[in-house]
Amino acid sequence: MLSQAEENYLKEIYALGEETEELLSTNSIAKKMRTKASSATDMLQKLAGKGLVDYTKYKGTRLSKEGEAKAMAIVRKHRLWETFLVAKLGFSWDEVHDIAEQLEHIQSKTLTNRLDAFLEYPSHDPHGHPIPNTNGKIVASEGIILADLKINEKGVLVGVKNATDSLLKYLNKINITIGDTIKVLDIEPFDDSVTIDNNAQQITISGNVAKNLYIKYR
Amino acid sequence: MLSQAEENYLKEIYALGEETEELLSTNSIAKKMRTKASSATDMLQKLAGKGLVDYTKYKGTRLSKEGEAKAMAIVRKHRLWETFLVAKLGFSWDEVHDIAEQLEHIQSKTLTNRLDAFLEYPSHDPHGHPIPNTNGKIVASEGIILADLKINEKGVLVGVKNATDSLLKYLNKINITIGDTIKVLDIEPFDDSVTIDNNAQQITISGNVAKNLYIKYR
DNA sequence: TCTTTTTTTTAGATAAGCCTAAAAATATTT
DNA sequence: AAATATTTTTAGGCTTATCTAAAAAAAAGA
Ligand SMILES: [Mn+2]
Ligand SMILES: [Mn+2]
Ligand SMILES: [Mn+2]
Ligand SMILES: [Mn+2]
Repeated sequence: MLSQAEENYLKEIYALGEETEELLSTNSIAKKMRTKASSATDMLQKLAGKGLVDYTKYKGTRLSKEGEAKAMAIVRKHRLWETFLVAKLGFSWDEVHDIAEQLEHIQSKTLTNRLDAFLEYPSHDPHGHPIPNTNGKIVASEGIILADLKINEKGVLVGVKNATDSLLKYLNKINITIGDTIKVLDIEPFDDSVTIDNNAQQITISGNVAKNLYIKYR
Repeated sequence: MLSQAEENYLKEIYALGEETEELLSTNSIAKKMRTKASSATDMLQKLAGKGLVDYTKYKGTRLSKEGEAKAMAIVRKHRLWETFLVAKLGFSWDEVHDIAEQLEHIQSKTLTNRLDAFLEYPSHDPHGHPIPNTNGKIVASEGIILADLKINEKGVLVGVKNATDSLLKYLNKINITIGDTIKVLDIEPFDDSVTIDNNAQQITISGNVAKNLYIKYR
């Protein structure tokens, strides 16, 4: 059985691995874990000893097959619990991450699967992130980003890329939520900012924000 | 913030304290925690340092006011989660303890209170144990024990005293569940065994079992 | 290429929570 | 009351996960 620390590392290594094909640097993992590089080295060597990561001294790290399976199981639990908190307990999407960070470590496959059933097998969590199935496979897609839409194209907001507190709070403030139908009115070439129409409200968002919004055409 | 180990100690010290007025021996605490007396001593000294127990070397231990408050908060979470698992996820009462043992450590007062609301403020967990309120107070009672009924008296089973795996499995086997109306048909003075009628079924249970069943007259 | 800087690893500490073995205190017998 | 047994505490070790400081390797710059 893995410790919470080991599980947290695996999950964040998985997240980093989603962003690049390259081997992950020890520094990038340490930064993600908000710890020191020496601590990360220790943990990577331990995980390598357990066959959960492929780690080569001074070269870099990636998840092994087995490590990825473990990571997906944790991601699955994290996203199911987030869904539970929002769908059943009335939390808002910017309040659930820290609690799910704890709940994702509860050990009981039966519990996870019954929770999944209780939630009626959701495909995405409240941030629009796909929920892996029992086998650790992600079947749903995350869609394309808003920044890729052209003027006059529209689609439905299905998720956010980096569900950081600040982004979620900002979206709350400007009244953008998952499910909203967003139409691109204008794109400013100078700074890639995007003016959109949402619920008959005209809003200009930065290119950075536009890159964080997943859209599904329709 | 308390560690899981500290929380587990507080909870079990509380449980032991329910059974006696006396100071608790280090040995009894060690046994309950399935650990060595030396480990218990370590922890008791730490908890004493934090003001959560009153501990006197070689004399014994009891919870302080503050320690009891912490313990009640954990008991509250444990019982609410057990209720959730049975009422919402379809677990049976003999399957939930180990999972609640983990869930009771989730840190979020908001979560606990919303779970309470979601479950519609249950007064008892699936084993018939009363659930403390937000202030750590137990309002509901546990009733009297079946062993105290006289011949021909009857009442409703509202809880079990020691919800051990073996007792719960045994009750499942002989078809006794919370809510059942039980009538005492005979009491054998030789060994205190009790013959009861439950759902038109006649069963003889040992005095030991009878002492573990909470009954509410009616 | 040879320095210099940056990254990564190693060495050595620390705190939590557990252990075993030994010592000290308390309780029980004779 | 003395001897013996039991309980409890202390001493010292181990593992996990973290840290700082120093050493080693790799990357960048002159
Ligand atoms: Mn976590
Ligand atoms: Mn999420
Ligand atoms: Mn526990
Ligand atoms: Mn219970």
